[in-house]
Amino acid sequence: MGAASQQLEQLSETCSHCSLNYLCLPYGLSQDDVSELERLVSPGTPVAMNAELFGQGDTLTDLYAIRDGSMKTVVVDEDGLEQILGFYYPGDLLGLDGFADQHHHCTAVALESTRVCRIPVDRLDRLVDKLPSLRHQIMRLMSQALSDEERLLLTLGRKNSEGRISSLLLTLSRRREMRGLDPSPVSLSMKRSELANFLSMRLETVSRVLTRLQRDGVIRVRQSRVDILDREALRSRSSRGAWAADQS
Amino acid sequence: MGAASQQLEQLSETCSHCSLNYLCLPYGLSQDDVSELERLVSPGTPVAMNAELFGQGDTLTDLYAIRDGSMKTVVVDEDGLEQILGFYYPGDLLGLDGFADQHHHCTAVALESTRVCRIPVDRLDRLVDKLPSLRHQIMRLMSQALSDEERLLLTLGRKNSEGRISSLLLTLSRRREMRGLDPSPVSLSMKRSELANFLSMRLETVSRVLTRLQRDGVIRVRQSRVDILDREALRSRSSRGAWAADQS
DNA sequence: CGTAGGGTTGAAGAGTATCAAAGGCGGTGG
DNA sequence: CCACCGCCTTTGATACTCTTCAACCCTACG
Repeated sequence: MGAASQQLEQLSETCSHCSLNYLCLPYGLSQDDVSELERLVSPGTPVAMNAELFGQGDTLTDLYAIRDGSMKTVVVDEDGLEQILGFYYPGDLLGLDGFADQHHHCTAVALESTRVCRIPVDRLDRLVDKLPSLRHQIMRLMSQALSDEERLLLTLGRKNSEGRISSLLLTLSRRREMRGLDPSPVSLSMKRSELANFLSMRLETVSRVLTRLQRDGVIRVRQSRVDILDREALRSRSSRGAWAADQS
Repeated sequence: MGAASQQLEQLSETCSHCSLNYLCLPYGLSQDDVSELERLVSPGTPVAMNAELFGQGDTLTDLYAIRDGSMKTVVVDEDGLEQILGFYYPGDLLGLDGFADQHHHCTAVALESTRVCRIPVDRLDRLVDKLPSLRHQIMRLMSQALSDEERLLLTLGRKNSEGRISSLLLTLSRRREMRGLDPSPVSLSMKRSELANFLSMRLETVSRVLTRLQRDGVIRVRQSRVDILDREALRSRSSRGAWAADQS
């Protein structure tokens, strides 16, 4: 199964043949519509590690879909506080929060050497006029992003440190499966300090929790690679230690 | 100014004459387009206090715009954890997170006696096909919702209890201004326990912080009514006590 | 081989949660 | 109209998780 699922990450220069299209913009479109879509996509733009794809405040010109690699998005408020909003992997779409006022509300940075497909919004907008199925898919993806953030709010708000780390590992594992990869060796391509920022913890606490989970035989940590040894234990730790579902 | 701004909350049975239309779906539409829109809107459906407008998992049939009153949205995860996602006021649109899979991902409950405008999604969808400006506005509103949640993530993730309460009060005040009301007497129509849940605190902590802010002359609390006495102090407390914008 | 950045581990302290009890406020019924 | 009751809120004392500060370790890389 390992070899077979690796094959799924074979990429193509066209959306029609891209193995990730069912996660991405083309999902739900007819063959003809996908052909129209792929005419305006520039595939394979490279982004170097630590380079910005777009910055908070930049004018919205393109949406981006990740082909391979990984990225993070960060928002900085007026007090200089910095919060990582999410980590993104192949098939994920970036830039959707820019429709509000035609400006990006966060900064996107590559966690490793990454390639993205670039989709100009003005041409996309004209195509959306013609293709209701494309409009539906974009709204589905925005709605999806909303739901994902709601889930994150729940995790950060109601779980303790062990619950947060466990939830994150399970989520990353599940997302690997959705891309057709093996669920188990999760690659933490971000630094401990980035994990901590994302989960609203301190990096020392992240380290301690990972150590504890390893000591108890739930996971195995080897630098950035994390093997999930006992999925069930991880699941139970992701809910235990959570705060009571208190009174109305 | 109090009287004048009160007038702005005069409501009408039609979107064209509704004083909140610049916050709501009609924004950016031509007069003719608004007329088309208002033909499919049922204005003024009443929702009793504590009644559900829609429930998590329900099929998405309508979007809702609040006319007067207030609501909260709640999400419950598989472990029974409950998280309040937001509080909503006149002009706010509810149900946008249901486009992902045609089901609501949260439950909407009235905090007081509330009236909402009901907008059937199937008819809205057909109208969106005809009116690009309406599509733009819906995407703007979804994008806006995304940005709002990102801001909430930042507040919950990086601020201590005093910072969270202060931020919330300032936000509620700002939203009153956007609706043309006086910024100062903020009405906390939700219970302390709901505030606590929303801000990921315990209700005792909420109470202590409010007491402290009142003792220091920043606000005055009288049951559900909160006067903001020193806006600048509130602003500084909303950022002080926040965690460091730590290393990359 | 030596340095630097990231990661781990340890001890002390702050901020909240938790448990417990008392204090208002509104609603109901006598 | 007043008294009682229940729910929400406030206040206090204690416990615990996580942060903070500090030192050390490891791995990558010139």
